Amino acid sequence: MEKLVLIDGHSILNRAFYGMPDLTNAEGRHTGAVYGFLNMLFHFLEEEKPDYLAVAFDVHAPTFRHEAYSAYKGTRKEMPAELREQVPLIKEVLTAMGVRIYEQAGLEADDILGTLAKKAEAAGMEVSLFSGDRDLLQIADEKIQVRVPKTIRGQTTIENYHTQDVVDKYGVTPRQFIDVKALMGDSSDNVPGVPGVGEKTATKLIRDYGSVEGVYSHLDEIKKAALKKNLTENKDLAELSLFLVTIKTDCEPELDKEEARLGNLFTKEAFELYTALGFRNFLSKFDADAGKESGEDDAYEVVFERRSFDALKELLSKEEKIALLPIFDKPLPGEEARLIGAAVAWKDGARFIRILEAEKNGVTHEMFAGWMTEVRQSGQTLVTFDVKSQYPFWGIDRNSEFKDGIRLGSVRDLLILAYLCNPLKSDYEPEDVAQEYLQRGRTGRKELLGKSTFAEAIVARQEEVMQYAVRTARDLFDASEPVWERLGALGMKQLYEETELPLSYILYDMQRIGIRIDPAALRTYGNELVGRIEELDRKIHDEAGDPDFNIASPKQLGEILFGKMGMPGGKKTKTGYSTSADVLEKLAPDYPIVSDILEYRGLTKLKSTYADGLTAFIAPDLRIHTTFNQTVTATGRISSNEPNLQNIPMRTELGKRIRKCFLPREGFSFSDADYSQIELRILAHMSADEELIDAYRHSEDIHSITASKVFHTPLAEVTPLQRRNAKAVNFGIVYGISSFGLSQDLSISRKEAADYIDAYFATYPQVKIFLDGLVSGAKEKGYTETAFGRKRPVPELKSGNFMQRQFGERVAMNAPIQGTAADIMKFAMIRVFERLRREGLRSEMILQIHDELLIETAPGEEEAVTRILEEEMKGAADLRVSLEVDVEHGSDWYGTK
DNA sequence: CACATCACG
DNA sequence: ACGTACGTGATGTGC
Repeated sequence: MEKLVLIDGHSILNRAFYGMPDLTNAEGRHTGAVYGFLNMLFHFLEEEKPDYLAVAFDVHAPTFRHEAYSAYKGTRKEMPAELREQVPLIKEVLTAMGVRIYEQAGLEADDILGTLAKKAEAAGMEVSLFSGDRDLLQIADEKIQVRVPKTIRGQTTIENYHTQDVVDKYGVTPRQFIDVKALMGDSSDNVPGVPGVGEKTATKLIRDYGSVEGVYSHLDEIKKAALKKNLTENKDLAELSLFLVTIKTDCEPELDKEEARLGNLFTKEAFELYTALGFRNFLSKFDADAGKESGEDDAYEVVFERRSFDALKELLSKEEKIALLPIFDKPLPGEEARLIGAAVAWKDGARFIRILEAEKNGVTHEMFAGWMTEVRQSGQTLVTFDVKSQYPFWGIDRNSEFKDGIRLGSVRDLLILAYLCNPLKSDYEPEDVAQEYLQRGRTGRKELLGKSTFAEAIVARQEEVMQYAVRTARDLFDASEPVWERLGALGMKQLYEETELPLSYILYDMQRIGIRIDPAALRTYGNELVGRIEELDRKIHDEAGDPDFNIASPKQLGEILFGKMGMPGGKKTKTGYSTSADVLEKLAPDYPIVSDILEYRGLTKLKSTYADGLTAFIAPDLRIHTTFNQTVTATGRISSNEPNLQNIPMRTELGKRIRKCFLPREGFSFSDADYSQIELRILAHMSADEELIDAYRHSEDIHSITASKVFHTPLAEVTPLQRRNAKAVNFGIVYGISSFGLSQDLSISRKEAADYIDAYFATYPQVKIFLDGLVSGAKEKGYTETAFGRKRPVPELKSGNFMQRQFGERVAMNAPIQGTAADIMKFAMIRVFERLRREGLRSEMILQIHDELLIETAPGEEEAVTRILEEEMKGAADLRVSLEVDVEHGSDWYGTK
């Protein structure tokens, strides 16, 4: 039997919209709903394997039920702009895929679907109808299955209805489903129904009398007087409702079998649209050559031997630009990465170089490193991806080569370049870059490898791996110009060449050196925690009168505290009670158990994340080698992971003791330098507010002087509370001030918070003008900018959602300040690194924590290092206020504070 | 795999 | 009327 799949276009798009994060493509166009729609469509087709496919839309769809609110608001919500703009888009995509779209003025999609379904059934077909709208259930029967997708916590399940399923679930037949709805009404759909009749009553009436008509012909049998009165007085409403909810099945549209026949969806037109929309995940569904440009050439030769490698080097020495993609295996902790091979592409050729250390005539690491040195020193442009991961194979001798500064040659790292051009993306794989800048849909490394490694794949599927590598090197070569141009258009070439590229080497170097850990001290510390944790564990269960519940489960804990023990503090999160620290702290004075829970939380955090967590990262050299990420944050900061060494405890004494386990190598010491209030100083500089600049010129303590000015109190008489409030306002300003946020932070009313903010702006009027300018500038240009030209797009400012826009405004205020601080710290790192080399010191920079640098200082170099840190960090930028740096020394990290 | 929580700047 | 401070990463729970 032939099968037809029908889709309720608006309703499925609506489901997709609310089920997906708000995706945007490179140009900021909203695509989430379209992406989700296609995802569901492919899923449906996979399951159904139909012969025909048609999608129906309403011609006018001015409003939509907002699913999250309709349940209790019962009102129609405007369709959000982000969704509305995707309606024409999905039609365009479906058309490009050759899908038959039905829409007709004066006809609702429901009626089109009903008509097509019934006509198809009459023609002997089987029908599956997908809609998020249960009204369609009325047309379900033996041959027509109505399918309603539901998304619960990201998991999509589909409820399926034939006749019996409707009866089982709703207690009435599909035909009667209309009658029930007519009696009960549907406020979200403007169906009035009969007042006083809800689902229960309506279902019972229809079960008893078969239909609305049946109910009215048996009115005399109805016992309840009120119900009878309602029914009698509202017969017209019931009839109107019945008319409104009845789906027409005898309209004009005919199923055009030729146009609706399911053909190849993955056309060239569709490929181009998918590409423009950034739907990379779907591109693998297209034929391999659907996206290929004419003239693209995947041909390559393989270099196995030294002689052919030498010949290749000779050949390439004449090229101005070459692209290189080394293939290597990720090292185990503390182990060197192993180079397997490298793909190289240039303007009219490509090779795969196989590195075979063990072969007598094989190409070795050393030969490769030698070649890299030649390339770097030749002035040739080297295009590559993720240069930081490649430095182990470059054979750099930093102490001699970088004596006069970091010299890496003309390297274009497309990872860093793509990040600078748009720092908001979560992925910067080479195939993403090929996609965005070349419109080439590629299979990525992850799909190629699955769970295997390059070392395994090169043996099992050598041809495939080499093909991938060469193709990727080709993409990098081809993408380098468009990417470089884009960077130039954004004015960030200098930032790349003078800051990000040299910094990538420093970060590699810091990772390589790592930081020493005392494993025994860490273990002892962990054991001390365990004693107290077990004690608290018993005490808490005792106090709660429940020996079994899991304190670490917010769900169970909430039930105990707010349910069983009846503490005040209603729901706060979408999943239940909030048990976060700020909620518990308010309860602690009244309930001793809460203080214990807070202490327990603190201790288990220290144990699992730090005492145990860090232990797992100790390499064989007894050091921890974190990874510094240069292409993660939206603002230009660096981040650290595996493990994160930028969030080692500092604020509480017990937590801070972890720092006693971080040691300098034997005979060395630590020097720790941090910028004093760099972000506020940047605010003073960028706003050019005379009062704020003046405050910095005359006082060490910016919070006190701000309190003095804001509260009109002589500096000497500023109270600790006044200082604390001023400090909070200072922070708030940097975060993109809001009276609500400040009121939360200080536990004061919004009014009071707003008064503080007003007083602050009255004191520093230029700051207000500056921040307003940041927002309006970002609205106009679509991005914010640091003092050194680093850009951050702020697409939220264009959102139709008030909250999103508000967020965009705060981001527009914060990003230039946080980002400028990040820029300055990067300049400082380069200056400090180069100065250490120039002076031939043995001391090494090993950690960066946003406004702090940790140096492992060689014996006898303490004074030199202090001088270098102070001079190079202060001198990293020339601002309207001075940059101040505090340097401390210690025999462990704890001791430097 | 999403969420809540909490560590840092 | 809405419901927020900015930027990260790691952990344990629970579906």
